[in-house]
Amino acid sequence: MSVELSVAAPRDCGECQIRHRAVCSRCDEDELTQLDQIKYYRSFQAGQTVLWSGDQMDFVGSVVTGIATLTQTMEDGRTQMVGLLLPSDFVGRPGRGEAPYDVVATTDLVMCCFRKKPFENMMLRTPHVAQRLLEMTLDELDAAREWMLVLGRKTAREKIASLLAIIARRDATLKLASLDAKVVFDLPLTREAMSDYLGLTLETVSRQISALKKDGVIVLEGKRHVTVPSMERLLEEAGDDSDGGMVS
Amino acid sequence: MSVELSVAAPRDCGECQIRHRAVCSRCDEDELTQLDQIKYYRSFQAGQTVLWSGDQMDFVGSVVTGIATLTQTMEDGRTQMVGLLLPSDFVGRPGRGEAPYDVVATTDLVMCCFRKKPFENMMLRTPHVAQRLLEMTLDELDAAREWMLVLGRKTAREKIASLLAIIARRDATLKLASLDAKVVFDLPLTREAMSDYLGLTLETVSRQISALKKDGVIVLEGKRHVTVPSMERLLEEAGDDSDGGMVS
DNA sequence: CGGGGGGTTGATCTCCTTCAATCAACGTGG
DNA sequence: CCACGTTGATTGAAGGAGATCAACCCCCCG
Repeated sequence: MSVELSVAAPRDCGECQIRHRAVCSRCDEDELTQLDQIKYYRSFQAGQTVLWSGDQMDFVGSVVTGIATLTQTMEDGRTQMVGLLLPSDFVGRPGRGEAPYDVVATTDLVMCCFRKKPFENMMLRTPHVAQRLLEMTLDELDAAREWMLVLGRKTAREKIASLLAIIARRDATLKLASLDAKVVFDLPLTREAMSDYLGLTLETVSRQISALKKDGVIVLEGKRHVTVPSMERLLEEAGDDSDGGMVS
Repeated sequence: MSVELSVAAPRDCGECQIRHRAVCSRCDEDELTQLDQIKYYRSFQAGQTVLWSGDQMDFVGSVVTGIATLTQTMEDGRTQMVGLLLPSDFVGRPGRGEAPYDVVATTDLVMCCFRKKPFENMMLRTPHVAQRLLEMTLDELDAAREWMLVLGRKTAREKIASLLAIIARRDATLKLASLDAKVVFDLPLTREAMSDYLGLTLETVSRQISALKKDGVIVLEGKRHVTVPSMERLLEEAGDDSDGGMVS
């Protein structure tokens, strides 16, 4: 546990995969040079904890590759995922010292980290970083509110369908594929992680996935490989507007 | 329905109640003068809808007095509250045209509105507004994530206790009262609004409030006036760390 | 071969929903 | 001033969706 891998080979921002979506997306050449001086890469193994709730945070940063989760835990062990971090997503809050949530790598993970203090100074000097961060935070807030509807009001079946729809949608946009045709992707989460995401038990997750499979809403090969024959059907099952009630 | 009250008497920013907490809290004299030129006040009656989901939003603004809610509704009528807006809280998203949620006044409400386009321009020119808005948005995101734990993992009794704790805490800080002594406040929400907040039915809310009352966790006078003899006890019931696991 | 992690399935239980009756407070018009 | 309707709230009885407890499977890996 907690064995950090060797640092990944630093890359040039110019050829960075997440360059156009991350906090740095608005930066000009000069600003990138400044960021370059305070940045470093870190890698984590699948299952490794990036940050414990309550830990001192000496850095902030972006997910470059892989997936991480934010989770909250109650004293008796109940846990709720409160964030799902995909490539280009930002970790950490400028201006706060302690991590409020556990950050865990669910797959192998590479992060582009910035030392916190210099990053905060830069935010004050150049508006481009702060502007982009505001935009990203507002997007996250929207996602969190969508998620609240799922947690508070949807049935187990609808919750699963909603999660599948979110993953399918993301995957499709990433691949620039159409949502009209059938969508194929791999689940990046275990049944247990899904249950933490949706406020269910892993048994219920398993049962509902089986049910959706039996009803032909999804096709499964193995445990993780999913095909969605009709995205429209899936969205119906999720209880969403068929014409896409999602926010931008 | 939808009858707007006469506009409240405009006030000077200098004597504004929410001046030190709202989006404008970082602004200097000059910036306040600029804001003054694009601002206007609007009043709403309790129960009135400020904004319908999907509506064009031509303004953003701050709650000055009163309480408003953000709610999402599914086609079949299930609703989930996703935001509780108290004085100084901000409504609207710069850069977006359509309202993503219903905004409803639950009490009589006064808002300090800014015309959207000029406000967006101002955000680009002066960093103080954008900085404060980022801070506020990050706080809201934290609150949303706390809320997600409540919705996803807490029992009905814990949910009620959590909501009461949140309101008690806010009230205490507003009045600068200590949390050690007993806390007294009025519930700003109906049973139904509480159920929408917590992802429960109003019957369950009613039952659990009765139960907490019977067990001496709270004392009720009438339906709305609440006394909390021991804040520590209430937090235990909420499933929270007794030493206050809340984020700043 | 043994062991463990991830997953599925079954039986039972329970907490919350659902449906429904009742109540108190309030306003309104006859 | 009282009957009536309305709105918010409480309480009861019944049913169900999902949790809990438990057995078992599959597959990979040491």
